[in-house]
Amino acid sequence: MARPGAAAPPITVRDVAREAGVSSMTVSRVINGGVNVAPETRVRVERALRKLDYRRNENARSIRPGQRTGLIGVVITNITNPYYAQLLNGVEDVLSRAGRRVLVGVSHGNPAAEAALVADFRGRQVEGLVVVPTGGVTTHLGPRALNSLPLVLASRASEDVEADTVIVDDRHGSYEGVASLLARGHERIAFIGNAPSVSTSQRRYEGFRDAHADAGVRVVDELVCRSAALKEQGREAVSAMLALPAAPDAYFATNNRLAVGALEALLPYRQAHPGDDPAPLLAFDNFDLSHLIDYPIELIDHDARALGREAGRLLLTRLDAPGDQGPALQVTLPTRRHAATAT
Amino acid sequence: MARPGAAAPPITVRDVAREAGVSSMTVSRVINGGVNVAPETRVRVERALRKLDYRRNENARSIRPGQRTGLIGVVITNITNPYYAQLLNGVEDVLSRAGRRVLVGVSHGNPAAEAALVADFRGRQVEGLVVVPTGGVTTHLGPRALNSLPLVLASRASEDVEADTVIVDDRHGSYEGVASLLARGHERIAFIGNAPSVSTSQRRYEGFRDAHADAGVRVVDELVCRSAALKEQGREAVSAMLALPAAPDAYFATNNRLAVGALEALLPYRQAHPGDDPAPLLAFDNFDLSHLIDYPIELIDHDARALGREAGRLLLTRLDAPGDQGPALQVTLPTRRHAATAT
DNA sequence: GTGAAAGCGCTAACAT
DNA sequence: ATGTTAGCGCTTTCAC
Repeated sequence: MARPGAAAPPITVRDVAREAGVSSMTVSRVINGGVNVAPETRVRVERALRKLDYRRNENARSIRPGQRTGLIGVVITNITNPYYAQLLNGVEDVLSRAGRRVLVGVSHGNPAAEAALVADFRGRQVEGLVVVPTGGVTTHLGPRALNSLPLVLASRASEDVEADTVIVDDRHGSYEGVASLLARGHERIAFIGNAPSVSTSQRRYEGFRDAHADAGVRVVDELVCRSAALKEQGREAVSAMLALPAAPDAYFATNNRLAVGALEALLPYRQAHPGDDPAPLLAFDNFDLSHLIDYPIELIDHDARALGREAGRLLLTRLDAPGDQGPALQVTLPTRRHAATAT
Repeated sequence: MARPGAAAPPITVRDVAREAGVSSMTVSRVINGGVNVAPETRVRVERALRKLDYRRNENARSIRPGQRTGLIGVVITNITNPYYAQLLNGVEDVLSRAGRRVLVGVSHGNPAAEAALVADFRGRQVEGLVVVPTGGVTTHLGPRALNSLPLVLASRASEDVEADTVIVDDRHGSYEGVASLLARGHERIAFIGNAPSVSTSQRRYEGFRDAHADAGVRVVDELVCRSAALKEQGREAVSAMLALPAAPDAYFATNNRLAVGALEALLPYRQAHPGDDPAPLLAFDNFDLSHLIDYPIELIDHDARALGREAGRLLLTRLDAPGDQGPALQVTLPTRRHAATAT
């Protein structure tokens, strides 16, 4: 009897072979479907497998060229944001149904961390990658580095990376939302957004700008903030605008974090000025409980889980057609505009 | 020139050795820190490594006994719930700092799926597991199945699994919260909870019950719902109670999903009855934006990320002391009671 | 239907 | 300081 503490050495095919009185090759055959094995032998082997509680070493199996690992590396910027959690959920769902397993890495928006994760994943022989690109240096995603390892970019695009990409229709979504505000007479619409280097934020700004142009309304420069990354910065920006001689008559927050930050400034202001008509908040991305908040919120909603699922599907398509190097696909998912009301 | 589409065969130590004019062993030595390698040789090898863009095959390296894979399997029930997303974030954070990588699996609360994930992870030679147990059959987490593979249970305990466990102080947290309601004169407190088989829910019920007993107040049976798993079921339960001849004078929702469900019933009711004093909602777990909702909410808050971090730390401790089979540790994290107000 | 041999990429142990 | 050998667990190839 082994001491309870000591890990018993793992059971190998050879152990099973000995137990069943066959060669390891026959055991391997049984494990892999049992073609060309006599029914009776097969039963003996299966019994031995169960008796010894054999578990195949997947890593050993996969060192042989041409053997798949079933591993997919997924790099996201931040699990904590429900948006990316949903995205990951969608990717995981599609891939696990296809018998793949997900290695997750969190880049925290840092290009170097992203590169390190990709390198690590490659060393672990992933079959493919899904990456939410940070937007910095991208050599680690270039063809030379990847050596035709399938790659899908999710949620954000990258100019200098040629890979299948799934994004939402940022420009059109924000165009429609802002156009609707303008059509209802709003003329001082605040823009609370991320830095232009974030591709989604840039496209959302373009929609904002173009809607103004088409409506013949000038964008009010002092109401444009393009440097808010954190919720708190969104709150500060809105607070500052509320203190202006002429406050905005509507707000456009380009993501869920910034929308929450904006609300943290707008709700107390509204309490303090109960008479005024509140300036509506247009928000890109949905956020939990938006329907329970007592403020006029309009959403440019989209489905992060669907985006993740689509990314997973694109990757699986590449995996199923190895060698075939079709052009990079670009999938744009629609947004849906609606008021924040209970489901 | 290879066709652009065809994946070039991966570079191996032998390729590098040939390029540098040394043996593969010398290459291996350089890769692993370069002890006992002449500086000049080392430079030659390093140049070859870079030139060929060599990447070590981690799987091949780790099939050798005693070599670590650096892989940790994490099984959670639902990434979509921000609570578990935070938990995963904590685990990932601690483990990645320790040079480990995380394989995620989602059990969807299904014991069979959990078992399958654990089996798969073991086959991939994970060094340890962090599991949020579903609460069903647990043989796959027993000592025989695990063969002293380190395991940490997170968020939920399991009677029949002896493993390090991190949970929050459910009983005490709900006791304090409910006791406070009772002390303020509430005597018809509704309980909206999950099935008793969910260990956290059971302990939260015990706190509720004991607080009543100690205050000399009878639990009102018709206000106790112990079968709500989904948000919608929480909403239905509260709706039904609001229709009673004597509605509750306070509500206790035992998790974030159920609290949101409860609010979906409570907020419209309050709109319809503006005169009444709203019955406060006591909620276990925090939830996003609770501070922005216009309803009296009291939280029994705890830090899912800290819980995940603690789980990761416990696992690393076991990994650092192989062979040492100390008794299973049980870490209980405190809760914090506060009103839902902006940070 | 079964087995023996060889080798995947890497490194520990043992030369030299 | 460097190379040779051997073998990790598995499966492909080829022989019987």
